[in-house]
Order: sequence, then C-alpha cells, then structure tokens
Amino acid sequence: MKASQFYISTVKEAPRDAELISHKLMIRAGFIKRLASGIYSWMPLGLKILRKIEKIVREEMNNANALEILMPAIQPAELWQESERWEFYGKELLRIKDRHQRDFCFGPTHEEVTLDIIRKDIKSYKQLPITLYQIQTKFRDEVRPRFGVMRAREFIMKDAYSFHTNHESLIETYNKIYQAYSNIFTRLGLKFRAVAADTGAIGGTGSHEFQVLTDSGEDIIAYSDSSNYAANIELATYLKKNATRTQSTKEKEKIATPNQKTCFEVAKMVNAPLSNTVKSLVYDGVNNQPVLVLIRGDHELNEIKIGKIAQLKQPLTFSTHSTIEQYFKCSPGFIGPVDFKGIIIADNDVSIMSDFICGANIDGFHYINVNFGRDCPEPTIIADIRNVIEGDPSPDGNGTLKLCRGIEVGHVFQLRTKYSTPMNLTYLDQNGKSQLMEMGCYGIGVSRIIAAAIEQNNDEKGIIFPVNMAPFELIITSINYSKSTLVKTKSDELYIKLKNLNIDVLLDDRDERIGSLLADSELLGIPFRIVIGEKFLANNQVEFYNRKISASKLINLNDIVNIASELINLEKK
RNA sequence: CGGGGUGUAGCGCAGUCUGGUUAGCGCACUUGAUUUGGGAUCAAGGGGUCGUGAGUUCGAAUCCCACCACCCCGACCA
Repeated sequence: MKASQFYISTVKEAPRDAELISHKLMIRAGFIKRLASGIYSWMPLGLKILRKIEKIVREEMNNANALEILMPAIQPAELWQESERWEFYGKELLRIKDRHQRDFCFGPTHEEVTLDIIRKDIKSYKQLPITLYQIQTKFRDEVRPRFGVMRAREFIMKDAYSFHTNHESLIETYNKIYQAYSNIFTRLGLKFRAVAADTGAIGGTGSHEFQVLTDSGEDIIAYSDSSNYAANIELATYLKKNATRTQSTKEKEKIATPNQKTCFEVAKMVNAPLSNTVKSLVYDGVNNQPVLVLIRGDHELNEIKIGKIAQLKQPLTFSTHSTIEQYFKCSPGFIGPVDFKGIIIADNDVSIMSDFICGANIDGFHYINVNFGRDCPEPTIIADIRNVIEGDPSPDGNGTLKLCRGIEVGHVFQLRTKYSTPMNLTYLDQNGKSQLMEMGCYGIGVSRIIAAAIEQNNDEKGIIFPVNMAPFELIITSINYSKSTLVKTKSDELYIKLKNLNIDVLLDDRDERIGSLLADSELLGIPFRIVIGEKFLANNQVEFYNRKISASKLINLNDIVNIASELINLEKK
C-alpha cells in the first residue's frame, strides 16, 4: 500500500472529551470517527487492525472445532419473551418496532437465536456436541458509553455457542475454548489473566473472564500472590479467619454525633479506628419488610454476593428514605441494629466484633460499645458479603490476595440448561428419549481488544502495536520521494521485494517533511520502519527502526529485506 | 435517573461577566516562494445558520426562557 493512495488522517490534538489514552490515540491516529455517543465508524487503518484480530480469532476458533455462521442483528421479541429476557435484560436492550408494530430488538447477544437454529435442526445425540460462532456487530444501549470503543454501544463481538448431551461434554468444550482464548490473546501480544467471574445477565454456572491487565481497567481482579487463584472482585472470596468474638468489658453508651453521618466521620469524632464501626444498610426483603445489612466501617459491601441471599428481594433494591424513616424513626445516617426486630444479615467480620460503634436509630446519636446478644439481636444470617481487600488470605489457603485492574476482553460461560429449559431445547438419546441439551457460550470483544492493547502498549509518541495486530507490519519512510529519483527508485524496489515476501508494508511516499512522516509512523504504532534517504543511500545504507525498543541502526541496502522479513516473521509467531 | 460541566470553522480554544463596526487565534486545508534526517518559514486564500427554538432590545455569540446534544462523577449495567 502506498500512503499517497491510502486514507491517513492523523491529528495532533485529540478531542477534549477523550479521557483514556487509548481513546485519544485511536482518534489521533484516525482509526475511528465518532458518529454518536458510543457509536463509531472504522476508518481504513482501524478496520485493518480489526480484520487482523478477526483473522486470529477465526483461526483459533476453527482449530477448536467451532463452525462459523452469521446470524441476523435484528431479532424478534418472541424469542426473548420465551427466554424471559425481554423484561429481565432491561433498558440495555434496544427495542424497535417494524411497520406492523411488531416488536424486535437489535441483538446484544445471540443465545436465543442460536438455540432456535439448533432446536429446529438438531434432533439426535449423534449430532452433538456442536459449537457455532460468528463475528458480528452487537448493540447494547449502555447507560453511560465512554472511553471510545472500550465501552461503546455498538461494537464488534465474536460470540460462540456450544450444545451438548451432558455436562462432561460441555466441560470438555469449555476447556477447549478456554484454551483457544488463551492462544488468541497470547498471539495478540497481550498481558492477560483468566479469572473466575460472575455470570451476570447471561446466566449459568461456571464462568471465566479474560482480563487484559492495566491500571485504566474498569474491573478489579483479586489474585493470590502465591497460587493461581484469580477472580473478579465481584466473586472473589477469602479464607475465613478462625477468630471468635471477645468478651465485652464495657457498657453501651449513647453519644451525640449531630453532624456525623458516615462511619468515617463518627470514627474520627470518637477517635476510634474505622474498623471498630459498623455500617448499617437497608435493603427490601422478600416480604417488603426492610432487611438490615451490617458491614464493617472499613469494608465495602459486595452487591453480587448479597444479591444471592434468598431473604432479599430480587432484583436487589435499596430501601427508600421514606421506608427507612418509617421503620427506624430516624434518617439513614443514624440507623443501627439496636432494638431492630427484622432480619439482620451480618458480614463474617462483623459477626465477631464486640464493643462496636453503630447508629442509635435516633437522629444525631450513635452508640459505642455495642455487643450482639446483649445490646442488639444476634444476626439472623452470617455470610461473606464484602469485597475482598489486599492482604486477605487466599481462599485456596495459599498466600494472600492482591488487587489489580483489568479490561474484560473475553468471557466464557457454562450456561447448562438455563436457556434449554424455558425454550425447550431437547434431543433424542440412545433410547429415543427426549433430553434437555446443555449449553455453553463464549464471547470476545473484538473491537475492545484494540483499545485494551493500546492501553497496554503506548508511549509519549503514540501506539506500539504487537506485529499481529498492527495496521501495517512495516513502513518505508521515504525522504523526498517525489523529488529524488534515487530515493523513489530504491523505495519502490524495496517495497516490491517486501510485498513479494507477503509483508504488510506501507510505503510512505507522501510529500511531507521528514518530521511529520516519522511522527505519523510512530503515532500509528507500526512495529518496524525503514527510513530511506539520499544521505545514507550514498553508502548504500538505510535506517532500520524498531518501534517497541525505540532504537534504530544502519543496515546495508542489500541485507535489509532479509533482516526485516526474518524479524517480522519471528514476531508474528 | 441524580449532581456538575460544555456547545463558536475538521480539531483545540479566545470572545459571553459588562449587548454595539466585517466574530478572532493556533493546528489542519488551498496556492506560491524559500526550505528539507524530527511535526518549517513567509505571503496570499477558502471554510461559520456562534447547538436549536422562542423572547427582551434600535441592535444578541453575549441577557431571559425552553429544548437538544455531548462530556465528567455517581447510581446502573457487562
């Protein structure tokens, strides 16, 4: 490709609303153009990157015996009503009506459609297992799209669905796809980690996320410093301490805290550690009675964990101020377990506390030296309902937990019969008996991978792409291409030779000053660069530059093709 | 949905408080000249319903009202 005949639209300044480095660089490099909030066009350079990622994804999926199909983006409401997700999926589902006022949606995921294909076609155990996948545009009407293609509403996803006669078969395919995902992200040159995860709106049992590790990630991952335990903080647990409650020696005491509503403020006022305070939260219970949830002042409640407790209303709902005031006769900043008559859910760590500090259920007052059993009822339920923190013992007993951030680029689920049951997905077994199929699903955020890769690989000059996803593998930057016949001739020769070796090369023949040509090549993140100009050609030499290590050396013109192609092929592996 | 903010040329911004000639600057773009191994210089030029609508006024980018879009924080969601 010659730059003069290509579409390169780099800019020096990123738009004001771009926050994240990957977003800024993708805009500056001209990979994407925003059309509306969370909706982007892919320009030629950006699309080339997408296609390269898709190629690797296809190769690995095909290797894992998955078959590519392409399903409609628009789906009829009936299917979603059948799986009961028409209501459950919420506002993220973009609903549309056709001219006959029939309901449709723009597919955010394709469990229903794939299942419908399989149930109409696959009747026998002999045809199973089978895995289908597609690479397609999805739409999820995110509450707050942000960070460019990182959290876009319209995005490209590889989604795969597998169908099985039993759980063992599902696990086998699950592991195969898990391995394929590891291969994909390794080949793409990403630093990533597979972590145990919650299943969210997709549902099912076992689930792992593939997280690209970077400080700008939206997810928090907990991992053991000395074992391979790793989980999303939504799910991460810790090894419960064997501690018991110490005997109280002090009497409960009411103290005035007129303006202190948070644990932090109260602890500061009475000069006690934050870990001596108890945070009281109120959620609606199944019978609409408020349920009191207790958590240590220095801990954070985990809504995924608490959402799994049966005594709470689904979906989890914070009680309103008026409900709280009606039951506790005080405002939310001063509630506590003393004299509370309903269900109390206490975190493990709260249940072993004594002489703690909590709200007095009287506006402007807190109690100190409160004890379960003596001053307030014992908790009805004791459970792990908090987020793990750094230093918690790893749940497998090996080492302590550390936290880091990540970007979710892949997610694998064992759906089991979550969809098979409501949608009646069955096959005939050896005995001619009808049985429910087991199902798995597997997603990769293809467009998000580009943003994640850039977050991980950039410097002050711009992007540093791994060879396998770079828009071009090599750029020839020609100095005075249009003015010097020598430069033009040698550049063209070099370009043809490299192209014949199947190297994805861009010849930058644009009539610009050298500074802007070099700056562009670095911004775009092209891994290797050959600079060709009259000065070094006088010695039959060119300059060879490696973007990743930001170093260059002079190489004889006769050797450059071999050296460059060997290096590129080495990196591509 | 709650809180905060921003809309002026493709991008980044000034001008708005205190209404008053032809709405300005940098980058980008066009033409010419001089330059040419790190985003050049000079000269000339093109490009604007000042987010939209309604109002106040002799006069509105500027003041008032409504609406829209976008961004940030939170809630929410994967």
